[in-house]
Amino acid sequence: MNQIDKMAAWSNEINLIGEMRSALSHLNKTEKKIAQKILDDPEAATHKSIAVLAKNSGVSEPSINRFCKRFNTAGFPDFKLKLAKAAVSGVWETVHPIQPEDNTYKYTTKIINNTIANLMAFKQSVNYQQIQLAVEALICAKRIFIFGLGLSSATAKDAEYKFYQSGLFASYIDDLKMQRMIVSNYSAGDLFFIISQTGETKEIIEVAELAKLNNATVISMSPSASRLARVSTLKLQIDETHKLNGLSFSSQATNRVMLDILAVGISLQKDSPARFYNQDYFKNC
Amino acid sequence: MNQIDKMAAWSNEINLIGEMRSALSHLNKTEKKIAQKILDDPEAATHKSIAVLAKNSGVSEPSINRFCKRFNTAGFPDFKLKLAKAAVSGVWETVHPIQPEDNTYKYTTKIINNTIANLMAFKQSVNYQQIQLAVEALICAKRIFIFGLGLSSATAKDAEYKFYQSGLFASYIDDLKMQRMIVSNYSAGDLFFIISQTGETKEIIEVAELAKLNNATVISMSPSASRLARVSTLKLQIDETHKLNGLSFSSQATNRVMLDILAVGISLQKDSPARFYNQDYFKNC
DNA sequence: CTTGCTTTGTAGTAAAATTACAAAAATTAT
DNA sequence: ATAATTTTTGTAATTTTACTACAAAGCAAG
Repeated sequence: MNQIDKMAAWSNEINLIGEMRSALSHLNKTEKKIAQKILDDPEAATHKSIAVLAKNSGVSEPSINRFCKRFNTAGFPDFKLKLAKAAVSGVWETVHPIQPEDNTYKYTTKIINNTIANLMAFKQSVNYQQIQLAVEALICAKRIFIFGLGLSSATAKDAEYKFYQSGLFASYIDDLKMQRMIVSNYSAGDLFFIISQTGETKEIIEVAELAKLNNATVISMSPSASRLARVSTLKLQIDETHKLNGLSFSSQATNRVMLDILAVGISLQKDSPARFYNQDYFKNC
Repeated sequence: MNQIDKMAAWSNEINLIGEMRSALSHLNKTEKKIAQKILDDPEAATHKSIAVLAKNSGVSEPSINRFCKRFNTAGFPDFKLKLAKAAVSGVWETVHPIQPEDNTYKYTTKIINNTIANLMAFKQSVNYQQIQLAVEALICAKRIFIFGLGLSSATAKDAEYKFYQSGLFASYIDDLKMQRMIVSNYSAGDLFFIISQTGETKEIIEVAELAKLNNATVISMSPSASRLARVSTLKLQIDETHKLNGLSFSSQATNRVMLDILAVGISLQKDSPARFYNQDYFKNC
């Protein structure tokens, strides 16, 4: 088993382009010529015949065919198919961060692709049980307070509006002093919905801990590995798998999707008496 | 073929399955047999040869070929390619609206897929020139006011924060009276950045028209065909191509991506003197 | 420099897709 | 109802495309 075969061993259906990129340094002269040509414009490569691609990259047709098989595909047509799949997700674009010399087209495409890539990753990692529990908790809560600071303040405002639309009253508070005050004056049935991009902001973690001390239900919308998530009753994970440099925060878009999900969940279940999962959280119902 | 043209060539590639589904009722006997077989398992169809698929669906090979061409593809191989892309994107799921009996998994998946579908459509419809112009206008503006009502109020707040991060001062105003007042007190160099989901809210259109009367620069973030877009100086189109029923608004996520794009554009170009497109808009620079 | 191994290309073969055309079915007019 | 016309579908031939067997070239070790 040679190096390339080893590479191909951790083959992944939707990221053939990424695989080719990382294998690039281990390839020999001929293979490199082929890989380079394909990577130059993967989308274009999917429309070429084996003859054309061979001519373009200055190698013979069987070399192309062998190249395809090294990447764990049945042959050239199968390779093109997988290439097309990888190209449509646009994941490879995210490999390269935004450059100062990028034109409007380039950085725009990178940002959109990055967001799509993150949403696709989000789709894979969603914890449906936590969503279900969160929806039930929100419906059961007597009062809902939404906390967010900085960038998450706008998300909190958004949450307030969406919850309201699906029939729940909630108040968003983006002032830290006010947040502390409200948490201190906890009364049974209160629910704290805390949003944080990083989940590591000291102040917001303190607020969450204070709420937990009072035995309040704390729902967090933050990265799964964050300290905030760890201290929360229910965790709605928003991980930014593909990070772009600069000012683009794909998790913002993911946040909105999560809010949509909750809003739909609430309105679907608000008037239905069915409760599915662990009932213990909701003694206050 | 330049980069932008290449983008345009993506059209329809990601929703071939949805197209087939909706065309189903208009197809004749033979075509229906083919469509049905493919829709039964689109992923499997991408691995079949024209001969196999013909046999499976009980029609002749040329019928398959003709079928492919009816769906605006070059032929069978091209059709399979586009089918693979559609299958991997999962976009076709969005054809079915959310049902009251949907469980957490189902409605969650639908919402995420719908958002991805909209972002993909967005990618195809982006007007790079308008973005470029908007970035330049924002950089040049003396004062920036961001207007939004209702759901867009949170987006406006978000915009304020992001513009601030990339080095511009802006104020978001979500109170209609205040908006009217500010527009009335227009002074040279003012820029109004107006956000609306529908682009049809009477009040916000009036504000935009008032601003235009004063010869102010009005940038709108709204559906391309909306009245608000029509009265604006620059139009940042946010169209919700795939609409889901219920409380899910994918355009919210798209809105955030657009704000990210602007933020990145601003920070890339703020300190560079280069100005590319039509200069006429920015006499006030 | 020769032997043995790996890599690459040539030429031929097999398969797949497309085209041209003819047969069949459906539609329309008489 | 039936002949004429149009549309749809299939057969057979052609063209294109991909693959395989094998030979030549390149390379490394003795």
